[in-house]
Parts: sequence; C-alpha cells; structure tokens
Amino acid sequence: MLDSIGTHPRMGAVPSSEKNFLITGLPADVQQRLLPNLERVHLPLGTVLYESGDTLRYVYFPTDCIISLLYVMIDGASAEISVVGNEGILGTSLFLGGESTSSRAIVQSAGYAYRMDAHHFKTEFSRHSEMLLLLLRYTQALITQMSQTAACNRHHSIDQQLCRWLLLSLDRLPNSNLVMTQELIANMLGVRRESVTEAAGKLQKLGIISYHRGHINVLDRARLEQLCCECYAVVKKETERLLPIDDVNAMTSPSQS
Amino acid sequence: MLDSIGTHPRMGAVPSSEKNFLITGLPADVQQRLLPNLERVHLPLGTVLYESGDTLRYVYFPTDCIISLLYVMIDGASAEISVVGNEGILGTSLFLGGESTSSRAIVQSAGYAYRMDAHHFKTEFSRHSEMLLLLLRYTQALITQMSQTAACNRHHSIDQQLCRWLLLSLDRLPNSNLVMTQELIANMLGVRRESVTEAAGKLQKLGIISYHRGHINVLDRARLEQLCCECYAVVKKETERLLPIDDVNAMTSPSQS
DNA sequence: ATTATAGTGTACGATGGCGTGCAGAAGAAC
DNA sequence: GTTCTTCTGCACGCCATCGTACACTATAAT
Repeated sequence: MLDSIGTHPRMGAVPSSEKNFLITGLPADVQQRLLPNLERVHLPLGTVLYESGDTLRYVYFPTDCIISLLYVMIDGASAEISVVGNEGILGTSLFLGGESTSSRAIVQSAGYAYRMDAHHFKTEFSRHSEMLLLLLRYTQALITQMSQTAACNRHHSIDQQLCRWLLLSLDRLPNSNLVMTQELIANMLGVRRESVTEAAGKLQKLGIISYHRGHINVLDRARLEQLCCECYAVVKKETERLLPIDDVNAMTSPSQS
Repeated sequence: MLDSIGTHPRMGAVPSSEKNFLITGLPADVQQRLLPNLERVHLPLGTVLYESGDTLRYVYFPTDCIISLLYVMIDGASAEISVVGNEGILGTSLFLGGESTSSRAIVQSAGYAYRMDAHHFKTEFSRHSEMLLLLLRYTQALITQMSQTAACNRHHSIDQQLCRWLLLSLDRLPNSNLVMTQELIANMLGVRRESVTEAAGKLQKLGIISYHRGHINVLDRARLEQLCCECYAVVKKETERLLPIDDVNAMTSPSQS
C-alpha cells in the first residue's frame, strides 16, 4: 500500500525503506484516503519544525529521519524530552487540542518525512476512529518516553544516559551511523560538551563505538545495552506493547493482507 | 449540576468544595449521563491506586485530594513524573488505549475522588466527543507537566524544585496546609531526605513556610514563586490555556448557565 | 511513666558534574 | 598550500548533592 506512494503523482521515486508505521499500521482504505494529502519532504539536520508556542501548520510522519523534542529554558539550557522516528508522528498537540506545545522540534538526523496539512489532518482524525485510536496509543508511548526521561535525568549517570540516547537513535535509523557531534548530543542530554566527550571516550576505548568528527558508528550494540540503564529497555518494551509492528505486513503491502 | 451529586442516592452529603473540573467542564446533559456511574470514594494518604503495569479497573476524578504519578526504578529509587488534582483525571491510559502505564499512582494528599468503572468510562468517551476532547486537552497539559519535570530534574537545584513541588501541591488543595513529611517529599523529588530538610530549613528561616512533624504550612506564597524556577509558571500557564476554568460557572452550577 | 517509633537536624568525606580555559587536529575555504 | 573553522581532548578548581552516621525531639504505644 505504501509502495503506491512512490508512484503517486505528487511524489518522486521513494526508496522502499521510507515507511512510517503509524501510516502503514492503518487499514488500506484509510491509507488510500490519506494519500492525496501526504507530501514527502526532506528535512536537513538542524531544521526547526516548530518552536515553543508555535501554532502547528503541519503534522510530520518521519520515515528515515529523527526529530527531537527539546525543551529550551529561559537561560538557554536545554533538555531533550523525547525523540520521534518512523514509529511516530510530530504534532500530537493538533489532535490533543492544544494546537501548540512548549517544546521545540528539531531535526536530529536528516532524512525524509511525510507531512500533512493541519486542516486535512484534523478533518481526517475527527472523521475516522482508526487513525485516532492509533494516534492515541502512540501518544501513550510518547508519554512513557517522557516519564522515563524525567526519571533518568534524576537518577542515572551521563555515561548511562549517553548509552540510552545512542540506542534510542539507533532504533530509528536504517544503519548504525549517526551524524552527530558531541556538542549536539550535549544539547540533547542537557549536559556539558566535555561530559559527552568523556563518556564517548570511554565507549570508544571499550570498542563499543567509534566516532570521528561528527560521525558515530556503533560497533557493539549488545554491550551498549548492557552498559545502559534500565530506561531504554522499559521504553522500548512499552512502545512495542502499545504499537505492535507487524513487520511482514508493515514492510510489504498491508493492502494485500 | 455537580451539586446534585450530593443528593444522588449513591452519595452521602458532599461538601460543595468537592469539584472536579473535568466533570464540571462538561455540558450539563453529559454530566447528567455520567452521574449514575460516578462513585464518591475516600482516598487515604499513601493509597496506591495502581501499580506499574496494572490494568486499570477505574478512572478517578480527584476533587480535594492529590495523586502523584511516581516512577519507581529497579533499585527502588523513585521520581515523581506529575501530579493530578481536581483539574485532572487518573487513568489516561484507558482512553489512550494502553490500559496500563509504567508508573505508580499514589495518594499524596488524602481526600475524595469520584471514580468510574473502566467499562462505563470507555463506552462513555467512545460515544461522545465532548468528553474525549476535554480529556485530550487535559492529556496535553499532563504532557507539558511531564516535559517540564524532565527538564527541571536536569537543570534546577533542589531548593528550586522544592518550591515548584510546594506550589503544584498548593494549587490542588483547598487550604495552605500540606500533610507531608520530608521523607515523602524526598521520595517524590527523587532526592535524599536530608536534602529536603536543608531546603525546607532555608524556606522556614526565610519565613516562607512553617513545618512541624509532617505538617507544612505555606505562609508566603508570593516569595515561594519568586524563589521557584520557571518550571512552575510554565506548567501553570499552559494548563490554564489548555483547560480554561470558568470559575463562576464551575464553582456554582453549570447546569443553570 | 516508660518505652518505642517517626520525624527532623547536623556533620563529614566522597564524587559526579559544572565552568572555564586552552590546545591540538581534522576538514573546509580560499 | 595556507588559513580558518569546527570538532575533540584535557586539566583545574568548584560546588551541589550523595552516602552515611548519629543525635535529638515529639508523638504514639504500652
């Protein structure tokens, strides 16, 4: 079903890896109806999709990019609240009813997303419950991630949090290469750049990652999970419970099922 | 309208202060329909309304009590994710679709709540959009609070966080007396008891609060807000934006409006 | 009255993370 | 090739918070 997006007049050629599970998780007829209103857009690293307080004009369904929800304090200090990839949607406040949030959405890893005009989106989910129910379940997964972030910020070391962050990012990327400087990671985690340098240095010495001027390669994911605090596993497990992904159908064509 | 709850056969005499704004915010006919399924219950301090992973059997609409959503780590360390009072509902996972959450709900301040059976609740919100829309807006307010907690845990001092915590509690209580030991506050904030002792001691010396073996009295709320980090104000402002409370109607009888 | 228990106060070293400053090295720009 | 910028590494003192230990006091239990 999603394959047909690639042949839609408004879309160019689309690699088959570009899926968003909130779309592929919908019944074929709903997907078909959404199609004309979905626009494939490229999102370069660092793009700010919305700022704290902005009224949202679009929702975004990331495919191979990662979006960070970042809270920026008055003094400029920041903290990542959660990350959104191809399992989610950006712009929950449109169906929750707030129209805006107090966080900033910024592209943490470049890639593509499908975006939908706020107006079309609202009429769609107000008309049909399939989409709303799926989005609500995703919202709960998002809440889980936020909760865990709050607890993790309180109790766990920067070393552990870096592991968590790497794993969350890895899950949302097609390969194990992150394009990401230590400075940016520090902004996300809300810590000093030097602290990230130190933590990343440890991981590199252990042979778990290798990095080089803005490029991080994860070599040993298993050991990363061992060093990580419980927070990653809790969020992942709960997300899979809430949003079961039928890989076979989701990655091929759900309309044929 | 809510006044009539006090005369409902299933209810005893109910003080007029016992309101929940998610109920009083609904149209009169919807309230009328909810009434037979609402049961007034007393919630003593420390009651665990649900544990991490529990399937919810009831939703709770607090009136004069405060519920804390607490995340408990494997090693027993805890952190408060958010608080719920008469502005909210406990059991969002029932309409979000997850049925359970990874947090614990515990009564932080004793009082009363209206509870509703999960089954009745689900049929109600699936049938009528008024309630769903209101609940969704509340969900966004909750998300705001969680986000802010995450950021606050990262960047602000225990002194500031204690101020935030006191203010959040104060907003949900009919008076300025908190029944709460320093030990319990420490659990909520996820810090040592001694740290709370120290922070509370400072506030007492400044004449802002007075406390005595499990009883805290806030004497100077204005100065508390001055000492607090931005986090309290952000959450409060956003909550008021999302859930405008028409005090006149809400506190009297909306059915007459 | 006496004894427990719960709540609070204080002290002291340990330490993780911060702020700051600076230096080296890899790429990019010219 | 040279210069400039970005990214990373390291070192220093500082401080908030932690872990631990213990003392004191008010209330409850007997």
